[in-house]
Amino acid sequence: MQTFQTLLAKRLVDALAKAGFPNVGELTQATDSRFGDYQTNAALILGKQRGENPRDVGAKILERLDVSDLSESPTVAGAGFINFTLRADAVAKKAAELFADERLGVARSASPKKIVIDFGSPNVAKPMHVGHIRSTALGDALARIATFIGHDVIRDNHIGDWGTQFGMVIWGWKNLLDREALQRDPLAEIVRVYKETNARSTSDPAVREACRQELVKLQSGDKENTGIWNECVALSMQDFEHVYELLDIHYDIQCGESFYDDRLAGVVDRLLKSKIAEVSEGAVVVFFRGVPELADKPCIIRKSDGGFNYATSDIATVEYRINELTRDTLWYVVGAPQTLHFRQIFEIARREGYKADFRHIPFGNVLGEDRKLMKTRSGENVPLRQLLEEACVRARKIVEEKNPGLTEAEKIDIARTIGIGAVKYADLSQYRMTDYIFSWDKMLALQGNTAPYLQNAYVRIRSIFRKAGESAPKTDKFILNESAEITLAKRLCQFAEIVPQVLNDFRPNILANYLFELADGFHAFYEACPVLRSDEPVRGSRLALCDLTGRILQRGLDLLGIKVPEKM
RNA sequence: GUGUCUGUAGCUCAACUGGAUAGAGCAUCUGACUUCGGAUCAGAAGGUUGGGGGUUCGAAUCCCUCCAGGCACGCCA
Repeated sequence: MQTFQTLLAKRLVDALAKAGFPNVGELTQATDSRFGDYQTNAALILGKQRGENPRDVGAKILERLDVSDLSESPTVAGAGFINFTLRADAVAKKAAELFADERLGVARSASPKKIVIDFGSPNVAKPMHVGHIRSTALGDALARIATFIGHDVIRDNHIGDWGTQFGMVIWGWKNLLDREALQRDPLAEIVRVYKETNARSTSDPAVREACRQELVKLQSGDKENTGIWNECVALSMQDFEHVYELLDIHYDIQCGESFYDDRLAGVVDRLLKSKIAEVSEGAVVVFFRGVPELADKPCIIRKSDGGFNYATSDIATVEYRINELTRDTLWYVVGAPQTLHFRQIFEIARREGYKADFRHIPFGNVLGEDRKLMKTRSGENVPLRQLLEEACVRARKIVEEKNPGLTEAEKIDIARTIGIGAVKYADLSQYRMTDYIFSWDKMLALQGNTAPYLQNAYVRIRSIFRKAGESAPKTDKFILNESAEITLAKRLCQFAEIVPQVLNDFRPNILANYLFELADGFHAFYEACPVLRSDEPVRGSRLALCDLTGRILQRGLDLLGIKVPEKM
């Protein structure tokens, strides 16, 4: 199925060819409803190229442009835009097509990619905290959207399970561990031990040296230390899994840093042999002398003490993903502070001859109401698990207030759908680069651009069908007379145009914004157009509009990783 | 110092690869209810897009410069 945008764009290309013009400009959704539904700037560009009046050029294009089955007569407006207003019957026809389409009009990609998405990436021996919500929710949403569009996606959790912090964890485990506390809350005890060891090692050089020794033993395969490490990883993973379960986010593979450990020496040898890397001050380093922004920012791939660092392991990761996972597209959903690191890694990969499409997808911070990095009162990171549980508790209170008649099981389920949805939506509905201020009241509000508002629009639709005693409409014949009906139907047709746009620059907020406008359009329709009280065939048409709206809300939210309740 | 990101209504945020008179939501003010869930709708008011230059038919968007803030910049990850 083709969208109005692609249909009109094709007609425009034809008209340009017939008029002897080159194919220039673009056809987009109108920037303002005053200008109709779609617009093209082709005449503006041609006018400039040819030194003619753009409005005259526009008139020439219109002579060759046949869109009479889709649009009212297009007009030349303003400086030379050509504007299109869809015909109501064309919209009705398209709505019927959408109605019959499980994909709701969204086309599969003509050139499917083989993508690996690296997102989430918590560290072992540290609890997941609010900072992880962005990478995790964003990466999951991108994975869902890319999959729906038809790409082949592998979700990879690149867990921080190897590195210098394990010297401290192991020393702490041997010297400070409280076994009872470990039984009660394993991760909390590991974290306590890690923190205390960290504090001691900064003040006591002997402890620092002992930690270093433990790390060396671990890395050379010492049995006891490997055992402790295994246990720490397993306990941390259990905690992560609990959070992923709450979030309904799941991975295809979880290849952490340790997975690449035995490849690191080979990476360094190879880069030295190919002269991409060189020895400098005892370390193995890659310089980027030809790249101005990186010229004074070398990348160390082996420390002077012989140890490897995260750059080494990320290079090994690139190699694995391309060669063994046979990926041609690598997405890294990792915070903005690591921008330089990824530029270096991607540059090295290019020098090694890897042709894949590398994308670092950076994002900003979550701030507290005080506009500083979100922390607890005592200055600690806010554990993600605790935050998600609080979201459910707060959502539960709202449900209790609004709809006390629900059963206990329903309340639990709905509170979770709303609470988790609110947290994810607050994140995804904003441009990823801007820091955002975390506010329970705003994200759980029932009005405004929030998950509960969208979920409520869906609930109202379901309520109509419950009242009608029908689970689905009986007709797919759309009769669009009222302006609220036409506006809503046009909005429904735009879903298929919006979804692929998200991946242009990895902006789920575009989809979130669309869904908000859709819900808004539905409410306006709901106000102006009685459904169950109207006579056939209008009643059936309006039920079909409700159904289609509900399905798009549900699917759109699903692409963001958010569920919808039947009641709330 | 170098690089990079951010700066838009009182507040929280949009504006896809440059498009027309910069849009929403909160909050404020005016209206509409024996409502298919008012958990709503209709409307008003609110702006020198941090400042200043430049590029062009056209700039929040691109270039230069300055201001404010964040982050990163060989041996943590």
